[in-house]
Amino acid sequence: MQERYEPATIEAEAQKYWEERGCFAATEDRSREKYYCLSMFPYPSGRCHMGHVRNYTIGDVLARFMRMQGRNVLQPMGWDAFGLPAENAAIANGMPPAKWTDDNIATMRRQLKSLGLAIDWRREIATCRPDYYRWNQWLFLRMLERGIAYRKTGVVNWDPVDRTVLANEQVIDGRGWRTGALVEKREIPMYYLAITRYAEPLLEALAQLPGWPERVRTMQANWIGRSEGVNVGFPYEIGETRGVLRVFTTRADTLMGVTFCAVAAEHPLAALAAKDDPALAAFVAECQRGPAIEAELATQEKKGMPTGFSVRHPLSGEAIPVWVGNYVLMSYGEGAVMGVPAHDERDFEFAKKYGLPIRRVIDVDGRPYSTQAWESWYADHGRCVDSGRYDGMPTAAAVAAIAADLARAGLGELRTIWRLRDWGISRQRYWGCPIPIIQCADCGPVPVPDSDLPVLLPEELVPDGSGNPLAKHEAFLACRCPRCGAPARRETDTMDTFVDSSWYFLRYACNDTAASMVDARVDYWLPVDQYIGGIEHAILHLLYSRFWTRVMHDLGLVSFQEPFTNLFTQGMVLNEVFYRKPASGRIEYFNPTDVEIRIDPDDKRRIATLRSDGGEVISGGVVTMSKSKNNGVDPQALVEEYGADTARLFTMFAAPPEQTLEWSDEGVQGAYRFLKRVWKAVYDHVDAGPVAPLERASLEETQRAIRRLSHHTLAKVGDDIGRRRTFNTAIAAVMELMNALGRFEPRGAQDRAVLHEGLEIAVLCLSPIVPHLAHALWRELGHDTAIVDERWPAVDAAALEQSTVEIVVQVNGKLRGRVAVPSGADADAVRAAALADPAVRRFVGDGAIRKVVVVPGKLVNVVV
RNA sequence: GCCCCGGUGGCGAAAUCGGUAGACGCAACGGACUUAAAAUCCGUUGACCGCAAGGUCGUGCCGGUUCGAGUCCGGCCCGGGGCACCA
Repeated sequence: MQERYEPATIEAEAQKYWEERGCFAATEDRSREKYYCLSMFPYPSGRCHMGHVRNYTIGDVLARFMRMQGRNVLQPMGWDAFGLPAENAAIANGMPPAKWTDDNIATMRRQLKSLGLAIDWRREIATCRPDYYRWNQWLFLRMLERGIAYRKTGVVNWDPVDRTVLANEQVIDGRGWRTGALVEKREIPMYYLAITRYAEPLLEALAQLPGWPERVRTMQANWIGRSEGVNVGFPYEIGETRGVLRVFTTRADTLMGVTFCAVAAEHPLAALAAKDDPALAAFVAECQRGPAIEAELATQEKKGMPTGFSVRHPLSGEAIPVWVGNYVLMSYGEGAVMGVPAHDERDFEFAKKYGLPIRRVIDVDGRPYSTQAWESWYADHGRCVDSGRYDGMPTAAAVAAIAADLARAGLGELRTIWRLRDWGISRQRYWGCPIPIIQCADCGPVPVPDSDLPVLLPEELVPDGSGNPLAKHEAFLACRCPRCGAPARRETDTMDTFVDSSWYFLRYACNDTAASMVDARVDYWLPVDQYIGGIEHAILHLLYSRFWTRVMHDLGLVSFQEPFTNLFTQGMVLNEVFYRKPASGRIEYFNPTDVEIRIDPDDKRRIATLRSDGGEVISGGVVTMSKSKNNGVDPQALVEEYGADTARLFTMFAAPPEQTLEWSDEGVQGAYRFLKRVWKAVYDHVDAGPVAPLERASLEETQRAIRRLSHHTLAKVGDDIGRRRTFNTAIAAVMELMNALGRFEPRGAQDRAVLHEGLEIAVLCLSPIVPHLAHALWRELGHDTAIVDERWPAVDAAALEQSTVEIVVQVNGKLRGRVAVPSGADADAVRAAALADPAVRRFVGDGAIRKVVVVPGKLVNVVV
């Protein structure tokens, strides 16, 4: 056996072994229990980053572990290959997005392969290939037939200089990223998918997903946002026009406290009022220019302006002024709200600002109410006061009574509304899946017939930033109307890339079929047994995938409704970000590897300087690794210097996988050192010659102690990987075992036998995490078989047995002593032993013992 | 602003069901080996008091429940993720 640990050699050998034997080729086998282990596929951005390493190592550890449990494991990989960065790269270097994407896929495939992942590469897919995206188009047409896909207008960011639609990411402080022009909002026709039709089942089914993290289910439930409330009508007569202003409220019990109504800038009443009021028209225009992003909308200053119109209170008949408010969302509810300043914080703020009356109508436990300043309990539930016949009613009763009265007057009814909005999938971009529609002057938008699919995306175009190049590409545009045969134009919008990622996990099961979107193999492999990906996908991607799967289920294409049985959300990988901001011009970011940190001896201040010029740079804190912040760490350098096993071990050990991982260069060294120690331990053991069979029945106590620890570690690692998914503690346990084996100096044959067993257990435990090292060491330990085909060993329960256990003794909850008692001793014996302990007696003193709490096998607490 | 998550030594973290706070690792310091360095190995390391035995304090802050709270409850502060066209 080679004395030195040389990762480059053993990793190449192990990977060659797996590759030549097709170890990870997965085939359908009804006689075996399948395990579909899926990591979110990467966007081929150029090179792998540490987030990928973390994601795919977690998946690989589970895939390899489940394989050792005897499961028929499928672990596939593919590319989320359409998207904006490819177009940005094209603008920057004049290369077609297809070429850039293909190059990136080749690079990243090579990088992923160097990590030694147990992937069935025969099943690889890329969403930019026609044999994949044609099925996006095909299913879109099925949705169109059923009205699940439909056309309506939507709002986009418009750069007036480049005459192009911008993504939210391309809007910086309200200006276009390239031109700096003030971005405008524009209404254009788009295609939507009616995910709201599935709001209820998507919400209800969350309860049937026990394998999902609670926090993700909570986030999705909040996102879908079911609200039970009352739709209230405020009738009005404005000039000749008679109508009813409709608002939705979950707090109909506060209806008697309404002192104003507010409508969104896009609301018809706002438009009507603005017609004859230039100041209001200007305000409406200002609101419409304002931010399109909810986060910005919610943090902007709340502003309003009166329309001059009044509506009638549906119960009291009182005149209620109508305002336009920049905080009212047209997309939620009715695009109008009733203002109850006394019991809604936002309305309170608005009323204070504009001098509107505040009328208190809810009493909470008789607490004194003041209109001076808002208190959070003002919004609590209570009983109606100053509300006429509703006085004294608690919330539920008041809501029911008011809803009934409104219904009688024809001005309201109980209603359920959802926060969830339909999914707009049209993108005015080139590098995406073409929407299979033809625009005919006479027939309007006409679906492309199935026989003409796929609508191929031309791959040689180079966008220049001035809009979608498809719109200037005659060969793509020119076509005939499938309905009337007249010359027509092809739709140039492409689909949101979330469409691509909403069903890719199905295609892995049958990526070789050209005849259909999916086939029967899907029902063997799916649903995914374990899905692993970043927490940043907790809502959108996962909800869209759940929706898409349900649509496919309802079309009879798949037999299941939920695609992912178990979900694991890994934390983000963070790193410090360094930058300089020149007096004029764009912020420049510097990679942390180019920055040196030292501590100023005088004021203990951290000083960061750029290695290249010695000048100071500013630290922007610790944030997600990203290209735009230039704070990524290149895993390839790590693999080249230390090997894939060190990279894998470090990312699994440095933090629990669900939490954020803060990058540090130190610690990689530690991981490497540990692997060298494991290698050395096996080397020393093998070097000492052959090993006699273990004689379990006649071992000495020191030998039994080693066996106890070995099997305890085996049990713990199995539990940590298989149930808890805490790979960091599994590794720590193996480290402890290795430390103990290292201290153990074998003197006789049985010492060596016990050590041999311990080393085998350590190598088996590590094999899902550092498979190359384990592959090599397993052979050195005398096996002809490959460790990748080994089963996870059973724990020897007899080895775990212990004659005595240590019991901790507390006095008044403070640790005061320890006593050893026979394992299995009853409570009275433990209590007696604890009270007899000298240290305990000293602390108990002469005081009377009030109580003794005995926790069997653990602890005694004496209360005096 | 809203929704979700987190905060424990110099640092990453552990404590799985309310029961020994700091396992494991990094860094630092001391020592061994070496002509020297690297590598490796051994030891020390939460704070404070004490010669020591030992004691007191300590899990972001304030309060509560409990024999016992890092863990449960209420209120706050700070950090991260998401907010629908980044993926």
